[in-house]
Amino acid sequence: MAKKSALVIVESPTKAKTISKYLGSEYSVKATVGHVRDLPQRELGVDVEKGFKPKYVTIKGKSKTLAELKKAASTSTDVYIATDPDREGEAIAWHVASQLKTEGQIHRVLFHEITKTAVAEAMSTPVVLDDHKVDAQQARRILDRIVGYKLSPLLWKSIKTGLSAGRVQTVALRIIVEREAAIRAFKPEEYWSVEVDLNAKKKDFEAKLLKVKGKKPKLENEKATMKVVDAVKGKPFIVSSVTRKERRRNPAAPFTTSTMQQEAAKRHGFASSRTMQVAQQLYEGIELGSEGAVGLITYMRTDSVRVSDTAIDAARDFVRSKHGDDYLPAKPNVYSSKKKSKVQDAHEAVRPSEPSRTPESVKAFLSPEQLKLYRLIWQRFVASQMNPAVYDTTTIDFLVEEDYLFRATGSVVKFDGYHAIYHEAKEEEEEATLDDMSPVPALDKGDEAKVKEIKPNQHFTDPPPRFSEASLVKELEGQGIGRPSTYSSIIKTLKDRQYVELLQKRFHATELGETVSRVMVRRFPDIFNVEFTSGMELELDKVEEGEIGWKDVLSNFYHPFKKTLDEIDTADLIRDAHDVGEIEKEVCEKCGTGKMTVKSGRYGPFIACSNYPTCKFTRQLKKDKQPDQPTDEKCEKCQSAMVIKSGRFGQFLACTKYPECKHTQSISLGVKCPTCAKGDLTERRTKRGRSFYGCTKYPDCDFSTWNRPVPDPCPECKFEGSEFRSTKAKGEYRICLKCSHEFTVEASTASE
DNA sequence: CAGTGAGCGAGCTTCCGCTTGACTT
Repeated sequence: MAKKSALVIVESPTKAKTISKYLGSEYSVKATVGHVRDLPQRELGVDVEKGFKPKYVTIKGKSKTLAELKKAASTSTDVYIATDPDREGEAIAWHVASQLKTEGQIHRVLFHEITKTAVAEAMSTPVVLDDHKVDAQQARRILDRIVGYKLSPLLWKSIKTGLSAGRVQTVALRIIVEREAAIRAFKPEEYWSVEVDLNAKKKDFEAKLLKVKGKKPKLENEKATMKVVDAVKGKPFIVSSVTRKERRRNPAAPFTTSTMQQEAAKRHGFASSRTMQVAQQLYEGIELGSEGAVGLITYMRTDSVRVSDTAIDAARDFVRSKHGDDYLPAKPNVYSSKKKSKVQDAHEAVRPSEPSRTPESVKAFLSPEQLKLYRLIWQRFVASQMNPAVYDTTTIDFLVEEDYLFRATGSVVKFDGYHAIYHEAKEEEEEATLDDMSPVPALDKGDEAKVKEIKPNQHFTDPPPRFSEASLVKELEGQGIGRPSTYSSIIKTLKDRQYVELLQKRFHATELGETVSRVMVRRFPDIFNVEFTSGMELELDKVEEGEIGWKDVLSNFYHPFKKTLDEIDTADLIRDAHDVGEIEKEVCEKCGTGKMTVKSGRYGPFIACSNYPTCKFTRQLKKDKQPDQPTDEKCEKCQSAMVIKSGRFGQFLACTKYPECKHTQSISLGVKCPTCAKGDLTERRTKRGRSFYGCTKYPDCDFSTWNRPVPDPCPECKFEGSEFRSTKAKGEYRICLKCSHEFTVEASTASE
């Protein structure tokens, strides 16, 4: 093997290939493939008594990679460690350097851009390892380890084994749980609006009531609204003022990981994980026939909107040649992240590696989903270097009867600008844009418009929407929680632990998720909130600046944390988690030494002594349940009285002579069974917890139908049980199980 | 998709953040 004189170490194998091409055969370029050393998985690995001394081990599966790096380094005169120029990259560099034995020199090199000139430039100006930055990473790593590994066991003892908590995942969970609570607490409020259909100069248009006596009107009910309608009915609508304005809409910045995930979800319904997978394929390279494998996009895990000058030039060339100078800004558009330091700015925005490579030109080589994502990335980037779209907007005000101000707004596209190739996708919740407005006729002050119809409209305020994957990622990113490389794994963790469920692509917190969130937030409110991470980041910045030491950050955090931890009584946690009424003792009352912890048995949770199998003491986990309710029903078998009990599947009727008589009966809903007409309907649950309606005469009559997650009541009789049907003639509709009224519900409300 | 009340059970779990293949059915 030819002896190479220099070794360059980067993180990504794909990047290694590219850089190898730039540097030529003089250099051997190898990848670490991420971190190589870390705290051990099986234990805490931090000696909190001895200045938080970490124990680092080679990551499972990485020994081969590390061995190769070591071998290559031993025969090199110079080693250039060019891991990413951010906090994690610096730490990787430090870990790698600590493992290498070389006769030569170790240099640190920072690539802020992967182009031939930028790489050459960086290689000629090596620096030394930034110990402060490494320290900041260690503080972050160790803090996360302590939080995760000290708190997860509290959940094992009080709720269920295998559960987890962490600085990031638990806050993400909390955000979802709190939205759930807000939706539950939401009371729709009625409000009214007044629109008027007008006609002037042979053109129909619409005006809205804007003000009454100079103030925004409060129309909370029909009566107040009709007062306004009556006041303006039959009165002339005369133009009181006309304002014409030019509005511009600037293109959005090129993609970051987060915005790319959001846009791919809105536009194509991609889950975050799918977007990342496809982006990885585009990044690693696509076979383009004779050209061979080509990486179509830059790195996909980034929080930066920065782009290289060469890419901007290429985009400008493209715009000039394909769309003309009208579409090209005089100077390149520059985007900057509103973010803090440049420390985390390791990668460029996600953009096409060659802007001249249009989606159409590579279409033949891409799978449908690769094409969809590439087109999105390409369009977003090229559009970001184009001129704004320009609209002419016209606002026409009508003052009716001196007190009532109606306004009509219209807009027309004057110049399409970047919209020639790209429109940002919209989510249902977002507001109307300029594009959605239709034009208004050219009127002047004093002109009159014909009133065609005055329309009072009733509305109800909507509850806050549940988070989608994309909107959760947006929220997390906005709060500085999690990183581009972890957004989709945060979602995966929450799903894997069964803290959340995705229904109709929206997050619903499960009961377990609510419990975990409640228990953790209650005991550690200072950690599991969105401010904790931003506070931590500020501290880490100080470490990087050399203002404070990493151990100070950890000890400031650890001492109050340890105090809270020590004061926690397992019995209290169990009470928090399970809503048990009676006081439970933490210490086993039989053996006196074991601690009582929650176990999951075949039939759900119970409390047991931790000294099992030496001590087999167990106790019931008594929920605050309904006491048995007496009824007038008589047992069909023994004529004894029946009572309502609450069991695993909800309430049921049971004979008071239990255990001599084991007869039970379902509670009827008071609605006749639609098929057999003898039995009544009763609500039941499958083993997996789904609710359905069945006949009380089962198994003689096996009528059954699903109960939808949140049923819409029948508009006639308000009964909540309805059956979903679908026929070619009528389409999809529901039929009320009580009064047989047929009705339809909006897809959006039916799914919630 | 059809039951309910008491009973009950050991394998060790977990964090965040960086990066991709390599286990075997």
